[in-house]
Formats: sequence, C-alpha cells, structure tokens
Amino acid sequence: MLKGHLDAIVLAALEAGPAHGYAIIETIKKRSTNTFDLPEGTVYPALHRLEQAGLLSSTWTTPPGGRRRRVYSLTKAGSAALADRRKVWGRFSQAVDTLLGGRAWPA
Amino acid sequence: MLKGHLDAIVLAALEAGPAHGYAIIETIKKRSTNTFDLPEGTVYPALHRLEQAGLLSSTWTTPPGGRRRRVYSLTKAGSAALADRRKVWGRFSQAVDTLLGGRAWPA
DNA sequence: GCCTTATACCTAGTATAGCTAGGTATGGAA
DNA sequence: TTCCATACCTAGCTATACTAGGTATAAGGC
Repeated sequence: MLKGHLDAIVLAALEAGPAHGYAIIETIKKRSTNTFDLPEGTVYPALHRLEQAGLLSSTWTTPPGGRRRRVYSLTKAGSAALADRRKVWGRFSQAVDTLLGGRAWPA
Repeated sequence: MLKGHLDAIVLAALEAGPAHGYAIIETIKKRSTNTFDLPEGTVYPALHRLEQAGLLSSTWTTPPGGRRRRVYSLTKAGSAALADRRKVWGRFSQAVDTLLGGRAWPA
C-alpha cells in the first residue's frame, strides 16, 4: 500500500516533463530502487482520477512505428497540488519520524 | 488518513510502557504536536485488531475512585512487529523523499 | 442540586484507496 | 511463431480509517 501518497508521487514523476503511464511506472520503480514497483491497476486509475480532478491533462500520441500512448502533463492546478502535497508529506513524515523515534519516548 | 502506518504509531506509543486507549490518543497528539489528532473510532478498533493479532495484550484495571480502563501492553510479537514496521517506514519514507525530491529529477 | 466538560470505552456503517486479476493489442527478439 | 516487453484498460475485492452515533463516570462551575 502506498498509503495515500500515490498522487504526490505520480505528480512528482511528471514534474520533469510529460510522460505516458507505462514510463511513469518504470521511472518510479527506478528512482525508488524497486521500493515502489507499482502495478498498472494502481497507476492507470490514479492517472484517470488526477486528470478528472484537473491536475493532469493527456493527449494520445502515436510515435512512428510504435504503439499509441497516452501522454500526461501537469496542469497548473497539478503543479500547485504537488507543492501542497509536498508540504503535507513533509509534515506527515516528520510527525511519524518523531513518533517512531529512534528509541522509546521520554516520560 | 494515516495511510497504513497507524499500527506502527500505536505500537510505538506502547513501547515506553503499558497505557490505556485514551491515554494513547493523547500521547500521540502531544508527541506529534497535534498533527495526529486521532478520533477514537480510529484508535479503539486498531487496538482490538492488534490484540487480535497477538501484538498487544490487555487487562482491565479500575484505579481507586476512577473509571475502568483497558490497559494495553506490547507482547513479544508486538515488539518484533514494531521493529519490522520501523524498517518498513524507513524504506518507505526514504523512497518517497527521493521521489518527491527537492526539485525536478535529472533526466 | 444541575449542567457541562473531560475522561473512557464501544461499534455499525461508510468511503475509498490501492490491489488483484483479468482483458486487449503491437513490436521485437529468440 | 512463440514469447516477452511494451502499453493500455476496468470490474471487483479488501482493508483501512473515519463518521457518527451510543454508554457511563468524575470533576468543576454555577
């Protein structure tokens, strides 16, 4: 389980530039050194959801001698959402770090 | 949403010693400086689930002139599970940090 | 004495996120 | 020509956390 931070990860994957679904999955896998090997059934619906929400836009492209791809890009709202998600992640992870702490909490 | 890390947090809250549900909620709230103000409907079922799973054990106590409380303690399996969860969290948060990175990824 | 607040527990039902497991189809390699 | 990698899709399941309700006692204000 990606625990609610999937959207942030997908949005971040598109920050460097437009990409299609399959490539996004590969990138996330590579960049996380296999920690996030996301099934397609996780990512594709997420992309649809994010597009529905206006955070992404997509266009079908067919590279010469290749299969058709749906290429997604961040919208303005998407960039803003990403910035927000980053803040949320920061606060969240900081809090969990504190709670899990290195050792037992002082009384 | 606590996104799947609730168990780790609750287990960690009991690492310093036994406590009852209400106190656990307060402790988590305080230690996270209000980031995690967990509703009872989240924590109590989690405690039951963890006890069911053998990670916690509980006993009813009635302090003199007080309400009855159900006090939970970590079992051995619970300590082991906590250690495991910490590792999972470490890998998870590290990967998300990398993916969200400070700036756009290099090509 | 009465009311509110804090303490302390509980659970039925709901929302939804992410995954499983299936399907379709093409291009290139063996 | 068979298989794998690429590339997309979705129906349905499950588990998680939350909402929203309920019960009950102790302490403090008025």
